[in-house]
Amino acid sequence: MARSPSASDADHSATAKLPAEGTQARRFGKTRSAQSTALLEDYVELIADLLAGEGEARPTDIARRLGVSHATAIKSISRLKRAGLATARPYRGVFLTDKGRALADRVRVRHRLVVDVLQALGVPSEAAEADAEGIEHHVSETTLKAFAQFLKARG
Amino acid sequence: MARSPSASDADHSATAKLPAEGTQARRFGKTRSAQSTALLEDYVELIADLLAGEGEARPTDIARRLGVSHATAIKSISRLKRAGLATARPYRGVFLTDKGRALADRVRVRHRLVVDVLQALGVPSEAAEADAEGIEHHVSETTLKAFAQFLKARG
DNA sequence: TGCAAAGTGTAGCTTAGGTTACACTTTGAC
DNA sequence: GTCAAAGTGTAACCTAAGCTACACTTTGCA
Repeated sequence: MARSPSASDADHSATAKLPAEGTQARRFGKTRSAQSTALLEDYVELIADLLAGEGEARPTDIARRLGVSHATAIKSISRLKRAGLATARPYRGVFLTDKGRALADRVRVRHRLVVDVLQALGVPSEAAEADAEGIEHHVSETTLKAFAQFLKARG
Repeated sequence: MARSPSASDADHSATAKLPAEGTQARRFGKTRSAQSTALLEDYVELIADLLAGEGEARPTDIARRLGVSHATAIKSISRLKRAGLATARPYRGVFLTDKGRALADRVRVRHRLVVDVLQALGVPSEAAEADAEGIEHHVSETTLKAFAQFLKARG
């Protein structure tokens, strides 16, 4: 190291406490990889919804619901296939594998829990639904358990 | 439309309620664009921390804290510059613009609020810190207000 | 039965965010 | 004053996620 630290190495009191570098790096890394799973989770959840509600899940419907072009949806669906979450044959709709269904279930439960907690905290239901969409992908198992506990205790 | 709907259009009762397509599309779209701001927010927050704590914010330190290579950090810093959030001259460290500082302040307040709420809900502080890192970028103003209210009411 | 319209798939492009490899500055220390 | 090591910057590459444009299937209906 050629450059000396130009300021004290301690005293972070002005800011919200700087954890050890390793810890923080691990944290941010986890946040970023969560983002890569988030989209797949959204697709899987939506496909499960469409299959349950409409009996089939077609790329165009998926695209419309997600607000993306059908080409984007199709590309994501092939990533889903690569990840072993879905199956799809040309012009024949999209289906979930066992793994995909399991993920969809977990995602749905988690979504519900997040929305319920937000509402319990006084967030209007519309905002709760909207924010949950983004928040849910970043809620750890530990936090999920605390949420369930909180709701139970609160009755 | 050439293909008839193969199942009822109503009755989504088995799943967690499907909102109108437009609404859901808008929601997902918002979630995705939030992700594009998330990284910039992380950088700005970290740079503010480093400036306050160390007196300077250097690409290598930023990279280490975020767990990415220095090259990645440098590229992100130039995006920060493009967004008018930071300034940086070669070999001279990174600084925040007024806009960057304002964002950093908002982000820090929001982070604190999210962590506090999670802890209030019974989430262990380590998990609260970790999850907040991902969650905070998806919390709307409305939800933020509800959080503040909740904490106040709870004392 | 055939054909137009809807849906589907592919190709080619963009940006963000990440990497490794390599070259160039800075600076503390001898 | 020099020089090696640390830090910095750039280039070339990758994948994900988005887009538009265009070609190809399917299918309901005239």
